[in-house]
Amino acid sequence: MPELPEVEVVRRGLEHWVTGRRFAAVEVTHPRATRRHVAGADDFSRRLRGRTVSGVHRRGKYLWLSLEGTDEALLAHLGMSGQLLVQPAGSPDEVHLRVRLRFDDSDIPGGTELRFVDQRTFGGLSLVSTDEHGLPLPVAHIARDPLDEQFEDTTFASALRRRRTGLKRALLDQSLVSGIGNIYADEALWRARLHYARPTDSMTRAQGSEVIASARAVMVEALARGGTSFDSLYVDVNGSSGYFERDLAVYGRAGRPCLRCGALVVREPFMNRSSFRCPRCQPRPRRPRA
DNA sequence: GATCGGCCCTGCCCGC
DNA sequence: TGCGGGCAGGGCCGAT
Repeated sequence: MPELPEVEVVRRGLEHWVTGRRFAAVEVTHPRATRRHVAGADDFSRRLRGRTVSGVHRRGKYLWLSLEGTDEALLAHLGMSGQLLVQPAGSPDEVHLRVRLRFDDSDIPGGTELRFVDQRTFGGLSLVSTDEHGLPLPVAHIARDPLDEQFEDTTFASALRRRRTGLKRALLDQSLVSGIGNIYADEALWRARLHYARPTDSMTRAQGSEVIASARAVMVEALARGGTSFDSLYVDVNGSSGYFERDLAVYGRAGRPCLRCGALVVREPFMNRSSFRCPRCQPRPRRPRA
């Protein structure tokens, strides 16, 4: 599924391909894709028409296109299986095409259109108001992500210690830090040698800083490997092809040796999903807190 | 207010 | 071969 590094790759691609272009026609082919646009799909299409993209931005896994001369933005979340594709206008529809966005130059020879494709429909698009900083209102309450220049590790470490919950649960809490999903949480915990149920209020500031630095390091490495050429036409996210998969240390590696100590990686149920850890490097705390 | 559990949705994969 | 069930997951909402 698209994680923060993949969303950043999409952002860069979109910046190259859609900035400065004006929407001419928007077709919603599956209503669930615009369910967060409360006024409905027709309103979404009508209000987007004639707007010009002035920039492409990201916070955590949220992506948005700012619109010239307005205090509104086209907000996108890719969910588990969403893709934003820049495709030749008139090329065959994808099986799971949910929204087609045509520009006023899509009809010229070699012209392209933007498509939102989403198999599992966890993602979606909406047209939303922005605050005085240009931040979409639904994103305003979300914390900065570890790749944000203004993210402060020491502030995070202090906030973490004030929480009374388990460490992984805190890492997945978007109001504390955004952009960390199940995979990167497990990888960061492994690097920091910490258990997912470690009570946050028992952690030292150094441990808090280390776990967030680890999360950032994994993401930066993934981004470096995924930073493909943005001159290519397709602004693609494909979870199944996962360029970073072969480099994961614990996620999805149950029963295989820990890359650090050789103990067999275990998989445990956690929050209706799975957690992977090394039982030797990341021992269970005396008083775990899920 | 903070924390936590359940649900949404669809395709793939495995076991019977 | 066909079918049913489990699994994947971020964000939202309601319960505690």
